[in-house]
Amino acid sequence: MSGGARRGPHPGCRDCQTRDLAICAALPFEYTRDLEDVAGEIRVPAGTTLVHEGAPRREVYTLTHGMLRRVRLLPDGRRLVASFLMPGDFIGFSGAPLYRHTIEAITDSELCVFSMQDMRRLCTRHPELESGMLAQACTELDATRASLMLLARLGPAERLAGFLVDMAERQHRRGGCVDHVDLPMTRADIADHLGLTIETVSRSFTKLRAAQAVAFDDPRRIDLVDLAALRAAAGL
Amino acid sequence: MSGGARRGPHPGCRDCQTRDLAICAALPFEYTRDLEDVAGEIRVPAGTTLVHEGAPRREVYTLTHGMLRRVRLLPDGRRLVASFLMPGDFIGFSGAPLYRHTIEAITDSELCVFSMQDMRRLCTRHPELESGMLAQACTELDATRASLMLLARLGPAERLAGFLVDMAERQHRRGGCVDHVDLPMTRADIADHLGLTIETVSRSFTKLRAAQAVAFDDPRRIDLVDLAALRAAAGL
DNA sequence: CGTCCGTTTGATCTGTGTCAATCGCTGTGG
DNA sequence: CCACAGCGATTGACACAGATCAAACGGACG
Repeated sequence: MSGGARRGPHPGCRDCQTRDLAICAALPFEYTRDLEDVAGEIRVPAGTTLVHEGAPRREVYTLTHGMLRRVRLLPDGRRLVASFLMPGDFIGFSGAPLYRHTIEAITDSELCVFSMQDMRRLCTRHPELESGMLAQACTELDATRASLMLLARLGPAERLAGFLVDMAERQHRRGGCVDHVDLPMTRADIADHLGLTIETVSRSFTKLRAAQAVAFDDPRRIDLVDLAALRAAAGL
Repeated sequence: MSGGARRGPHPGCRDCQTRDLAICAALPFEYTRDLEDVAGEIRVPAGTTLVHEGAPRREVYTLTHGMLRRVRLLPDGRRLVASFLMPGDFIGFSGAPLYRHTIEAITDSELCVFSMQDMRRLCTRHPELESGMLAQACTELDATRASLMLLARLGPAERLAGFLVDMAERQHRRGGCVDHVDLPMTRADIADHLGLTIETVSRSFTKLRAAQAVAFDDPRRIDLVDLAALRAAAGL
């Protein structure tokens, strides 16, 4: 599946729920207009592709609604889900001229689009924006480095615990409740994110459940019963 | 081992070999003085620690000579070497108020130091510098994301191949020869970087040697005989 | 009601970790 | 000068965690 993405005019920042989470917040409110002038809107239906690995990188995005996955494939079919993107996340921190990852919608999603050219112009005009982008890039770097420990040195259940805590905290920042997580992605996505197989992910869920650390009926809505235990298991 | 680091006055950017690799290059040459005014120099002997995980983050650094490792430890002793740092690399892309990693010298090393306060001031005065830092942060993010694939989905020999290619390319950019790599770190460091054990790292070296992809007598100086094969093995 | 897809659970197999021994180099002290 | 201790790297034997193969379950949807 690909295509599917529909472009439209930007709806305006006025009642954007996501603004204060995104780099847009770095721009003082009185300059909001400058952003709106160059922004567009994209809607990406669930299961379709926003950008393809290897395609020239001409635009950057801020996710406003929905969830995306950042995917890399090896020739033999092995798959990595480098990250899951949530509202407020910026897509475009890269030095490469081509996209290094395919980005696919897990749920119906909406994004603000900017051409890189426009964004560069905006940054030179408003240094606060560039400095906000640097700060956000640093935060993303922190998060990515944390995943390294997860993948390199933690066991399956520990990886899953770390993943759940991370997702919970990110959803919390977006107004969710700390003690449960919504997982719109499949077990396969989680497996490819944690460097495991679906079977091992599933077994790790049952293990955490047996340890009274989590509880769930719907496999996509997990209650974090013992957050402290999960954090400890993940080495946090 | 810790302490050991000696501070001194900055020697000046005039004949710095590393300048064009580092963020310093983002500052037009005529403003070099502004950098020198606030910079200091630190020498860190091999085996000693530059910064401790958990300590307050007050300074940022640019490595000018030597090699460092960025380390994270779990309570039970498991260790991750998140990255190896080479001349020109910047230390300080993080949003956290505390260091997330301990940084230790593998060989005798020298760095330029800046207080974060001074660096912030410099950035507001010279937006080109901030934009250069953003670019470098993006590059580091690209590299870190590449490690994710390595750790999540590649087998031991593939990880090692990817590591060797990466090190070779970075040394090449610093004036080295593409077809061999210097590895001043131990097998344990490599293992903790690749999420393996020393034994598996060693076996992977012999495997790559048997496959005619590399050759070496000294285990710390590796000839990359078949660079194409190494790149292919790493999924590049 | 039946099919399909995602998830869970079970049985087996394999690759990597673990444990252990050896080799080679370096530096030290007799 | 040589013997020896210590450390890093390599190699071998074995065990076990997680992958693979296979089957069953449950909800969504036609």
